[in-house]
Amino acid sequence: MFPYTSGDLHIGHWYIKAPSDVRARFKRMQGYNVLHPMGFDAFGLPAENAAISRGIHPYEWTARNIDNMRRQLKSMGSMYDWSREVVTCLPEYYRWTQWFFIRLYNAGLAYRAEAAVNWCPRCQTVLANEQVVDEGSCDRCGTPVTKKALEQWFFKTTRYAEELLDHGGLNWPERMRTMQRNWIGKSEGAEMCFSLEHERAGQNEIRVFTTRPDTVFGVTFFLLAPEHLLVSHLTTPERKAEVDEYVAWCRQQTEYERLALGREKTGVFLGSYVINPLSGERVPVWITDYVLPTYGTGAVMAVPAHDERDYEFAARFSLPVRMVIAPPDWSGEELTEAYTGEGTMVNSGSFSGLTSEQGYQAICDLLEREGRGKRTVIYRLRDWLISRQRYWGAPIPMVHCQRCGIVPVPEEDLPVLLPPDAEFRPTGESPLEHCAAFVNTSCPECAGPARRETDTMDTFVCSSWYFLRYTSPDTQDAPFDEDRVRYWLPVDLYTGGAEHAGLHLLYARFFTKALRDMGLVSFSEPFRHLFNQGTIVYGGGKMSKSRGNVIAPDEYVAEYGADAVRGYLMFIGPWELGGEWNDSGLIGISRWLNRVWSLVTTEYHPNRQSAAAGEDERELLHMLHKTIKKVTTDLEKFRFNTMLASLMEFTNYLSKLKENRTVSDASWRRAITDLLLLLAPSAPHLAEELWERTAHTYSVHTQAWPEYDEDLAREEEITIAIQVNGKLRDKIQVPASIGEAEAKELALGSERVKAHIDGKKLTNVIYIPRRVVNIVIT
RNA sequence: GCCGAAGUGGCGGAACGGUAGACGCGGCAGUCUCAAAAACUGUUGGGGGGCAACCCCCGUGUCGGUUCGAGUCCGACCUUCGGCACCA
Repeated sequence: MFPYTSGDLHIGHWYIKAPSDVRARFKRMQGYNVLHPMGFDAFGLPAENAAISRGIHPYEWTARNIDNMRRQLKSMGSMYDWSREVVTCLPEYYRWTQWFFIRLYNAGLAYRAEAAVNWCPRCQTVLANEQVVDEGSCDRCGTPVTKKALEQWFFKTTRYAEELLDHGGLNWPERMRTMQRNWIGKSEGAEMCFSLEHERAGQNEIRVFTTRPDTVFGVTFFLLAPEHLLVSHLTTPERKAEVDEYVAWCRQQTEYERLALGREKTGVFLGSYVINPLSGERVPVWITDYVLPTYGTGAVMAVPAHDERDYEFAARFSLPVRMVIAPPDWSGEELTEAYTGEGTMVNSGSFSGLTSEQGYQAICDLLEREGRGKRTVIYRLRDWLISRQRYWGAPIPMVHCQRCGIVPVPEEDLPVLLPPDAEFRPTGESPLEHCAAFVNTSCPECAGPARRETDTMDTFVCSSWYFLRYTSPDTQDAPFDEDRVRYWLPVDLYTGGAEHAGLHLLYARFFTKALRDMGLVSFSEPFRHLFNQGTIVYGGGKMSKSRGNVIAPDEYVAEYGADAVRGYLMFIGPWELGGEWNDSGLIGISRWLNRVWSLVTTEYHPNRQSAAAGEDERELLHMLHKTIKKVTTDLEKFRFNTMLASLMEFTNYLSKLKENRTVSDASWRRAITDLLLLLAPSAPHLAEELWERTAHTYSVHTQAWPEYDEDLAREEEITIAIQVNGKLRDKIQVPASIGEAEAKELALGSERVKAHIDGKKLTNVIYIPRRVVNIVIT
């Protein structure tokens, strides 16, 4: 994932980027054609906020940050292909973001509707969801955020809800799939119609969604969201004052307050009734804020006996509770809480006696037969609200014409440039609204006077397709080159934080599927293999500027070198777990790199006199191949910490060998050469320098990755543990080829073992090849 | 509340159901030095016994279980960190 242009890179960014660079280098040495690009997610609120507080233009702030970040990323020793860099705030990029918008619009996947957006009453501005922090308050001033209804642009992500649930064929962490599944929130159930006693606002019924149609005979009251369109029509005159007051009170609630658990249920009776489609019963209609206007139909059939929330509501307002699903072991006692499990239907007319599952099906069948309802599936996922009443984003390329309505800007007229001189202080309206030169235009269809759309796009739109642009950043007449997209994509390995499960990763998947359906790409999923690295923490929390616990890489690079910083970040622990930054750990890697330096740069003088020479030659070869194997398999598995540990072990071994001087000069050089190749991805600077000093030709990074010989990597002599009743009593050195009988014999012959088994009855001897002999006695 | 991940020496962490603590930091002792730093060498889980080479016991969050054998598998719980959370 490319970074947001927030300014200085801190160690947390390096933690994300350095291991992925090591992997890319490793794969390149293995002979793959590796596309390892970098770019910048450059539109968005932080730039605008920084611009406002510093009195500079967001572009200037962003460009400065990009320059600095590019410098830092280069100092890391990364192999990024900078010729492919994409910067989302440049017209050559956002031109295509706009192009996609128009394509989505033409495909019916972009639409305009009224929606409630986050609104900060103090800053007088709309906030993005990610700017609503800490229990629903404004990121900048801490004021509780409210909702405000505005005409908004949406992308129809819900059209792909079902397909987005399917991660088949993807190598993604289970956790990420679960997070996305929960986010999408599929519910199966039934829709059914409750009739009104009198026609209201042209309607004579209200639809509800329920996952439990089997409980329909237990409905004792009926709930509407306070925002439901029929509320005013169903309010009787004598109840009006109270209802109005309640609705007004709900409107004041912040979203956080409204969704908070554990608050007492609130609501008011409207004075009207609806008719249960199955029992024909007349039930009172209430409104309550726990019914959400945006989920289902905004109306709920309340079954207090079998729903915890409805039970609480009934208890609060003394409404009747009627059991209709009997628990399996029920003996007629009263409920003290809602029973939400399966059971046998009771008090349910002709359905009584059925199991809840049978009743579910039978009631759905009846509803469908009579046209009073149907089986249905709903999702928690909502359409993606992409308009932002902010300046620093890609302008939505639409024109409002009094005669023709909403008209897309013709593709050949793109990009719709963001005017550099607009006033962007927050006023509650889109800043572009006040930029006459931008707003006033002519209609592409009738050429009459028209106004441009003044909202800009959510930055997540920009980041939903950048990986496509990496394949062909020079393409002028299209967002990407089809042949090159076919060659490179989908992405083989995508790394980034897990926090994007419900955002970027879902949006990018939606985009890819939409593009596929438009015939623009031939694959359905953008990222085949996803790996989530952990988070680096410092002083008890995630590093961030606002916390003031940021570790800057630059000074460490100056003191210890980039290779040591990269190495330390990998050595902290498994990449997916993250870890605590600790200065003292860096010293270990730095010392090791220095030892490698002197090991390689000081001369080796073989001493052929030693009798052990032949033996040591063999051992060196074994150690070398064992190390190559370990480093290779660890890099495949993202185990950078143990990969480095095995390289350290190998250098420690070589240091001893160098003192003994028992191997030939040629063998020594072979070992050093391979050591440098194994080191190259992790410590690219040091490896390159030592490569040159050992009389090799430039560059170590274009060499082939060393191969290992399985036979040589295998141990010749092994240690077998001897246990008595599972307790370790002795160890024996034996050839790796030892057989079962011989191993058992050696074990039983051991003096130490004898002391433990003398005089006891031997009941069993278990042999685990190459590991253990366990002698069982009683 | 629900879902996920994790709990191992003074610290970061290793460990296909089979020798717990690889590798590194820190500590201790030594070499070098007038001295210190750096570097290098050795040592380092806890407790007990022995002049000694060594020997014994205890140890992977807690309590149970499976197994010849459990850090690893199963069940219940505790703690920490992430994510979701009145979704009918």
